[in-house]
Amino acid sequence: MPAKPMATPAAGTSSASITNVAALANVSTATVSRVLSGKRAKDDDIARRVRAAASALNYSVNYAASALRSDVTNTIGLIIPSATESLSAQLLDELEQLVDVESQQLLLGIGRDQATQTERMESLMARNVDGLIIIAASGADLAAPLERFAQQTPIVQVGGRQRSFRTSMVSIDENAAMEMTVRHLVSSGVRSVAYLAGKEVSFESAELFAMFHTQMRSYSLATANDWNQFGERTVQRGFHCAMRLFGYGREEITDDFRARPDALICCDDTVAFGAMIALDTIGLRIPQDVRIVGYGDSPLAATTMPQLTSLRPPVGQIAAEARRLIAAGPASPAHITLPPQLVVRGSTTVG
Amino acid sequence: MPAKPMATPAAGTSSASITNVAALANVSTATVSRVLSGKRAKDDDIARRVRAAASALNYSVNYAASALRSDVTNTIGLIIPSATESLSAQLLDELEQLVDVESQQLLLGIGRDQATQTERMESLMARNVDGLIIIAASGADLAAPLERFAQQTPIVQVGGRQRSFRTSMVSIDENAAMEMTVRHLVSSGVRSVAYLAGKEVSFESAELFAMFHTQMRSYSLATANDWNQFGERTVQRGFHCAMRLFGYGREEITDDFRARPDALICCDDTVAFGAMIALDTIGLRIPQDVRIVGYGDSPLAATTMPQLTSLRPPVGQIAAEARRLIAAGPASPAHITLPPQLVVRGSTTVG
DNA sequence: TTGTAAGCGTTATCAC
DNA sequence: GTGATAACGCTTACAA
Repeated sequence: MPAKPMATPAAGTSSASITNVAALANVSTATVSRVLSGKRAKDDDIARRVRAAASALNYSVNYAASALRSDVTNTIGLIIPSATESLSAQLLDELEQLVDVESQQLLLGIGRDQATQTERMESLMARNVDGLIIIAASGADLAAPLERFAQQTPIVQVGGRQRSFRTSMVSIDENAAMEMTVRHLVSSGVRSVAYLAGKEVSFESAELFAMFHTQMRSYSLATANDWNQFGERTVQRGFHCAMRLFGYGREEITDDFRARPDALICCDDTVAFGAMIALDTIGLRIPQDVRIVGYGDSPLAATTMPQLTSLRPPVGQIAAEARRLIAAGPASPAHITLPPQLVVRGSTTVG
Repeated sequence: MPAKPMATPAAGTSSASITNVAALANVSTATVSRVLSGKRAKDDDIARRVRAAASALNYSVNYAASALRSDVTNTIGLIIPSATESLSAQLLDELEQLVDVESQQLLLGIGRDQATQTERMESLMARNVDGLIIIAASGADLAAPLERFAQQTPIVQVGGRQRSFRTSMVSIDENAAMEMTVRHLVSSGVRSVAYLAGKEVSFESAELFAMFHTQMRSYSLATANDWNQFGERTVQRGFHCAMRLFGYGREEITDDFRARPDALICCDDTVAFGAMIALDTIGLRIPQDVRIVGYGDSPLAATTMPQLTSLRPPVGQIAAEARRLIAAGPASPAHITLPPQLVVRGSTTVG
């Protein structure tokens, strides 16, 4: 059975090109392109022949050639401050799964500051990514490059404060988070609450702090100025704060009940871990004497004793929305806010 | 001043192509290509003119066209089990910095099992990555695809056991890790040690377990079969193990000194955290009564009290070696082993 | 050293 | 709906 001219460049190696497939299927390269890219509805004999030939030759499109001609790279750019940061890592995992479904791939840029992130944006744009997803570094002002590139490709900003009418934004509804946290505590009998806030980008923290006080008032809960404070997201900080708040031990708590909160809201699981250690040291029981809520639902939250109630960022939804907004194109920017999920565990419920 | 024909497509937008630059600099596109890609040594007037024109037009090469013609994509593929896994995340951060220096970019694939990882390898290879770096998922056997693709592009495997003569491998010298850990403990007066090993891929753990015993013998240290065990890498596990080992409290320790180890080697920082909590609960002091060493140098290790001595994986070196091996091409596979760094903190030293 | 021109593999356009 | 053909923007023989 003599092969047609040009039919086979060692069938099985990956170096087959569209002309080989076309020759083997006895159609033109144009038809092959149309069939394989789904631009041709029918599933007739021709379509089957093309697909058969393609798989026989182990053919896959040359992305470079395709991108050159069609300006579609099937590549999504993702810029994050660091892969070791929890939200970024989770988003990476979720996004990778989603984009793979559409046989797209993630091109990664990592930058901890404004300058580096801007540079990465430029690099990725130079590669003609089909979309850009960005978690801005803490304190970075990316307004200018965002504005500039938004005209060329859809951009989705995840979290952060900087609003732009050209780029989309998907963020966590921190106010809802605070509301559901307080509501949960109230429903389990809490009367007074302390808040160990995060200190970083001040505006965001300040807003949350205000929301905390709003919730305190609306549920008629007690709090005190010197209970609440801004600070780092470390175990150490949680430990010190809890020691300061509860340091006198159990006996004295009963003497002066109102001088101590019966619940602690922490800006981060790590802070909660520290507080748990401190309470354990002091001899106060969780949740009987003090209830604790963390933030982030770190993997370690399920391994403490008791397990830590925590707010889980809606990363799956964030990824899905980001994906959707990019598919929608640069013309229709939207701002979306998603509430986290309160994962209730032993640190706020008895039994 | 009439522009030369073809000179400017709205100078400033990014749609400038090499022909525009050539026209503006009054040279051929070939020369522009040579100058900008560094294939032309001299820094004469021509070179300057070309660079000036390029920057005036805000020109950057079209990667798709470049890749199509030259088969170099300036793209490195990276496959990891999950971005939320510590080693993967750190490697991501380190690699991204390194490849950026050569204006390459990372194309990411994430897969937790053999099937997914194999599929991601195929996707990335289909994109003609210039190299592939892989952290194999626990228990995944990638021998077949590795062997297959190693002929087309340089591949570096990070960690793991599967050896191949076609692919390079960079891994952590766990035996050296065990050796330096024990040596450090000995130098601080420890006489008996318990080892809380990791349980996963059994072969690796078993080898380390053997190395532990070798070190015990060579330093004449005491250990007991029921002190050491395999298990999960969780806080909970560390807590339970330590309670089991030390549960009787301080008084009894002094009664039956040799029945308790005076140091704990943990397969993971999380296990060490759990053990620290347990010891605190029991009333034993770290490091005076028990010394503890973790593994992984997690960010939390520096926030415990006392801070945790831990082994830091040589991620920076791993990234650099991987990068180098990929630059070297597929023809020269090498197997490299790098020792971790022992970060000594308060959990093993007084003061 | 420089310019000319031929591709790289694909998709879009245009006839049919 | 299909096939011929012209781009897409770049790199690299080859010729000058």
